Amino acid sequence: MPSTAPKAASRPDVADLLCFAIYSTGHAFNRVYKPLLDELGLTYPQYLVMVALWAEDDQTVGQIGDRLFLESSTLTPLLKRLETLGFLTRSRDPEDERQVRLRLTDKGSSLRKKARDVGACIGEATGLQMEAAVKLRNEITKLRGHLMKAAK
Amino acid sequence: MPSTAPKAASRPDVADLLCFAIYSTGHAFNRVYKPLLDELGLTYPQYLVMVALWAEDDQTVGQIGDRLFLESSTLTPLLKRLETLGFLTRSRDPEDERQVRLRLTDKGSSLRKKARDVGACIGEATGLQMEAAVKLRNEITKLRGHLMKAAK
DNA sequence: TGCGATTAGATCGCGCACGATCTATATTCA
DNA sequence: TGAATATAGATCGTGCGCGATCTAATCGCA
Repeated sequence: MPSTAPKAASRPDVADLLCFAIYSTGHAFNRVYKPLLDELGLTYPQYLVMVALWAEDDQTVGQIGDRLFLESSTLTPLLKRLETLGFLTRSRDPEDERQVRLRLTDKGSSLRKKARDVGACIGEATGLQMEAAVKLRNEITKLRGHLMKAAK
Repeated sequence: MPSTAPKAASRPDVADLLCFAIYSTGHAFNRVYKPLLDELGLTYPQYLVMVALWAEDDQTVGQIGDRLFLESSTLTPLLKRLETLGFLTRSRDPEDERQVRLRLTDKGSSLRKKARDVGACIGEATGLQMEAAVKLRNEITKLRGHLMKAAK
């Protein structure tokens, strides 16, 4: 059975698809974030990496990848850009030379303060109360779980 | 106020963010779609354009852009690829030479039959009943409306 | 101990996605 | 009518995002 229902007997359009709602809302989030993150000199994926490191410093590339569901082929160049920007350092773990450890620089840590209002601005832009936002987030996260199980 | 709530007094992580739920679920959808669309020779954005044209043939680049919320800088190369693949034709409208009209070829039209089960497979992968999927889609679409208003 | 298998990142090619800018056509209205 | 303006796409540069592949380090186990 289809994931969404067309309004009438006509052919389904993109607007009927749940996947398109997700897809286009992701872009919409990006457009709201852009001017805010431009102030910080970050792109949205870079911002996510910084949030992950602000939550817990000194993680490996693999750990960040697990949290953000991204491959090393995506992360490596992104992390090099963050390193060039001076927000973090990348260095091989002496205990296991295969791993690369990511550590915030002072500049990277202090950026957190400047990023304070970003979350607030985004929260406002959603037009949702905190409770509704949490509820929606949980439903979408559950959906993601199903999809990831389906994709093996 | 923040759009999401951290579980405790610790620093918020990416998993707490509504935007990240959307972002990562979009990727998860893509991973489920990939093997199905590979059969058709389409990428996911290309598939969306085809869905839009199956719903209504002979649209302009601008109309497709309005429906998918994409810029011409994204669509022009994508549409050229669909043209090269033989699924549609691009031609200037004689009534208004600024516009480019997109028309399905026979190959493009008949692809619709082959794409029939894709929707069903995706529906299953969501783990949602039709009703729940529609409800969630509507909530996310509403969220997109708020975000787009905020991004002016 | 040493060799095959596994793991962690890095590299490469391709296709989005967008902002900035350019060209060509169409519209407006002085 | 003709010059200023507006509109529709196209082009270009940058940064994801991923599959496929590569390299180097570690592990497993005979």
